[in-house]
Amino acid sequence: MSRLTAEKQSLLEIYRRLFAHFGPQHWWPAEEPFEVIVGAILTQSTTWTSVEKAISNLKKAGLLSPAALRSIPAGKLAELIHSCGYFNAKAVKLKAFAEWLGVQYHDSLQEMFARDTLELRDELLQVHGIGEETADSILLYAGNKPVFVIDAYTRRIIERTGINPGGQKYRHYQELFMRNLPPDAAMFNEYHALLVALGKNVCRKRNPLCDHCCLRDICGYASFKRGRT
DNA sequence: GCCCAGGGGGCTC
DNA sequence: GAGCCCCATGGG
Repeated sequence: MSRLTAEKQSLLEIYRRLFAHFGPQHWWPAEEPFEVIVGAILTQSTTWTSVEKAISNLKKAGLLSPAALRSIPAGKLAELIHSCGYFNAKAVKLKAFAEWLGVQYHDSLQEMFARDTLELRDELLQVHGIGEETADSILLYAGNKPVFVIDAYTRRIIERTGINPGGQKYRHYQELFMRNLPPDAAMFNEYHALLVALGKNVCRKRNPLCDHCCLRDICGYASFKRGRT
């Protein structure tokens, strides 16, 4: 079997098992795209439960629009998003995105997502506070674009399965999924959410062995027992 | 009380 | 381009 075929089979099998084990994750199923983008920025390096409190505060304060985010002082915004950590930095990031959206797309996400996906990704990466994972989360979860999102859990899980992405960069992991899977936004959405579900449960950095992991027989079992991360 | 968890920016060499 | 530090909270 060719390497490509073996990779493809493995990635499909992982998806199949995660779905069978955890079921559908219902990530951002019917949210407003702008709210999804705000969530994607706020969830950087923090848990979703912390983000939910912050989003709720923003909603109550009527701040879930680009114009409102531009108007509020960064300090006041930081207070409202206190629960999700790095609040001063994230307040600046939210305002930077709102500013950019106004200038480039007249606050229209519809106009923004009408852009060519790869070109839009490059543009998003130029916005302060938006790196590769956040840009891809925006494209997939707010724009419904078939872009695979890579996070620390994804890297760790792939590493443990022994699949070789051909490098350690974000793009290596992303290309691994995208060259092997059909460009299906709904599936990419579900797959990433399932990897996070597994990561939160067993594939922690310092958890050497996934005794209860549904992928345990296809992970490098012995190497984890020795404490490799 | 302490250790751990998730992304991105900015600086240095 | 790699390595390092900073940004701060919440959960176990």
